[in-house]
Amino acid sequence: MKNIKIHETFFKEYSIKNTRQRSIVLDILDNSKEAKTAEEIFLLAKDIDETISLSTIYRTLTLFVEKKFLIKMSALEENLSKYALNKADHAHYLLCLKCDKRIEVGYCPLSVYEESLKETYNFNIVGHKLEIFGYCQDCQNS
Amino acid sequence: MKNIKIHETFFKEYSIKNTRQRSIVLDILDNSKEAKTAEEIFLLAKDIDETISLSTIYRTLTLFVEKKFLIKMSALEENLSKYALNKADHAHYLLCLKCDKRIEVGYCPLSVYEESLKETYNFNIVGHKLEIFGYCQDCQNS
DNA sequence: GTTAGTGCAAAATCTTTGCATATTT
DNA sequence: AAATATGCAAAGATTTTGCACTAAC
Repeated sequence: MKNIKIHETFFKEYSIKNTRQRSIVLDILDNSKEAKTAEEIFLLAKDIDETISLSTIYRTLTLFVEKKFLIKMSALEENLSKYALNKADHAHYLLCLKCDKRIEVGYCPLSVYEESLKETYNFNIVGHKLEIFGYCQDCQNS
Repeated sequence: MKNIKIHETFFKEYSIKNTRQRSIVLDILDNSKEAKTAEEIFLLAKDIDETISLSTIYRTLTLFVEKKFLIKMSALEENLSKYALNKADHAHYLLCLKCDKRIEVGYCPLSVYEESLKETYNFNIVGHKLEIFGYCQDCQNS
């Protein structure tokens, strides 16, 4: 069993127990450039701790998604879910057309979409810009 | 068995055989405001033709996705795929940073994402703008 | 008439759950 | 010590496939 970084403070912030398995999964996600499937995460986790089980991976991923720091998305072509950390440096905004309020949305749903665009169009994607407009809660009521 | 609209010309355009089952599925999708799961489409299809099978639904959806006029996406919270027609009025572009070429991308991956934003932020979404930049095939080679 | 599509049932794949044991607080 | 998480194996759900039959071109 390899040593892994302990994410004690991080887990405390989200009021979840700090277990070895959760640290392993968080570590893997944190070191992933691309979104990963549960199976991929499981295989990487086994390199660190041979005894980890797939159900723990699923339970951990579900927990992280509930806590909203992990994003679950679909791999467009296959019937698989992929997971990626909701990194702070990748925010989008909801823009209210009435009061001009900006609401930050933590996560970005485009990673997997970009992968598929790369393949389909042979386009080397550097970045994207996403703006979503509509009416905020307050302005809907007035 | 109800009468359904026949999409002969449409299917001819995409070089696929015009079958009753495919017309039913296309009709259902065309009349759907929201993306639908295979199961939902199956149940609606059974109202029109009691004998239609779930495997035909899956095979038809897979075909339509291959032909690129149907978009497959994930229902973020559940482990399900949803399908929605790639309507012409909803294109995005890949913008080349070197030669300023614009490449139209037919489909839009944001429908399901928007649904989830509506719920999370109680934000009434009217529209969005998505721009993707990078380098086109030609400019990568030079 | 030939080629391709369909329905059914069975298989494959992905995900969740029950329960006894182990770990965390 | 109490509460929660884990591993295993079994179950559940969704999707795919083989094959005989049927429909489309």
